[in-house]
Amino acid sequence: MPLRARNTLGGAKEIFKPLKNGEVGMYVCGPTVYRELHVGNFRAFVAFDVVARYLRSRGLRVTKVQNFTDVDDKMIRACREENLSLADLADKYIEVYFRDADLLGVERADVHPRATEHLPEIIDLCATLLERGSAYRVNGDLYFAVEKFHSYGRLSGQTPGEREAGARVEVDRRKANPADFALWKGAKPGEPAWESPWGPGRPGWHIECSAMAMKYLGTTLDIHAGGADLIFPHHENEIAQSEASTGVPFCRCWLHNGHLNLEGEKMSKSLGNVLSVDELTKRWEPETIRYFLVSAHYRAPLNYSPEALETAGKSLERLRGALDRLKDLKQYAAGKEDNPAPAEVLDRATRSYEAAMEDDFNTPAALAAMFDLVREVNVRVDAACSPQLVSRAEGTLRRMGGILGLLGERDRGELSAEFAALVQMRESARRRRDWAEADRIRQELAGRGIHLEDTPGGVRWKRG
RNA sequence: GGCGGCGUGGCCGAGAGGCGAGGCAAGGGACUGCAAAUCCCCGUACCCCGGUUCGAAUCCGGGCGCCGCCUCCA
Repeated sequence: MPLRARNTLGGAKEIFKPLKNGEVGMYVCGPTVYRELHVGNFRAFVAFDVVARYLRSRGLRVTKVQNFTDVDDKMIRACREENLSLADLADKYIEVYFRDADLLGVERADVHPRATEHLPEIIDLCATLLERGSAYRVNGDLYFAVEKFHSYGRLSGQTPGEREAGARVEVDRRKANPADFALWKGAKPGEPAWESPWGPGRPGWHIECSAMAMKYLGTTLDIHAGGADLIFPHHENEIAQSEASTGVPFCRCWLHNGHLNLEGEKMSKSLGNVLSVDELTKRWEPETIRYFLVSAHYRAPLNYSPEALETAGKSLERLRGALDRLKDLKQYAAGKEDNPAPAEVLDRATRSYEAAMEDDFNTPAALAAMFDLVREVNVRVDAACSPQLVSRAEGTLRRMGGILGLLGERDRGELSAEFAALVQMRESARRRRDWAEADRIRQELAGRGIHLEDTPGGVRWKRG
């Protein structure tokens, strides 16, 4: 079955086929590292982490690049406020980024390039644009001439002429056209600067992504992803710069995620309505947060609320419960006969999971497939099936969870000898019908984080 | 003003012309010493108004409401 993805460029769901057979070059717009990120930022990183994991699970070799923007106005301002050098500030918040990314199970990209480490590439790109007449100089600044790029606006539907009507920004008089944007900004006193053929300065915002993406992934990317707020002007400008310099399509498939809202409004640093991963993990498990993030389709808006996180935690527990049960079942399954029905259930669940993911990475539908499997597992939990089948079920559930970055951590582990002995004591108490003693032991274990469930198939336990 | 998106049962959230995804909650039942878990049953939902169609939540037209982008932004 073909994988289909909604391409922002054109707006249609298209069959996804990488340029080179079996290999995918993927670029994700990373954060500006001038402060701690918020969960809204991480929605994007989690969403595209799922995309990369899924692509890999289909056997594609994915090269994922995610940058760190480590020089811009906000960085410079934050340096002054924190009294840190640009590099130290970046180091500090890159570390914070990785701390949170690790908590949420966002895998490392293959390359995490930094803008300040790619000045030669950026300057080269600027020079090419200048040579080709796509850019012009104004004193120490370099601007991209939008009217020279005929398909400008194809991604966002924003064309330079249309924008003027409602322009709220004061037009920089030095630009030839109000829609032109800076490729290079001449140094101002006290600002970090690098040497260039046009004098000291620093790169404009958009140019770094073009330069780094093309350096690591070639002139045509398979996937370029980021938040919906980046469509215009950032990604529009990236296309213009890159294609004006190479003459070939910059990217075949553009993926954009919807925003995380707080009380109906986009969570954003400038609005100040942000929640950090750090704050959230004081109240919820990281995996619960991740579950919440993948419980809606990546392109749809998603509203944060404590209730939503609460629900996510319970739903995740249901998934985990089934997995634990399967593990217990392995002990009882030895020597049992195979039953064809459950095998079919596994195949059916796998098929609907795949179908969901192939349809534009539909994670909520994929979760539904997992819950369908979970119900079947729970129904059959004490029925006859072979150990092989039980293992297969466990593997299937784990694989499904793994692609979403779920069901990984919090392995229940083994019951310590001490606890196992207590469980045995309670079992004999129950056989004596000494309920008081049985309940006492159960309470004691609960106090120490071990919860028991009496079932027809025997005692089960879980941590919690 | 321009561009884009959204409006589904108590809540969340898929679907996109024809047997009412899935999760959470509520109710009923089974199981059970208790607890927990689990299972079964239980909902005639698609913002409004027109239209197309044998049939529309899904397509078309017109409204209303909300959000995003057009300025830094995942």
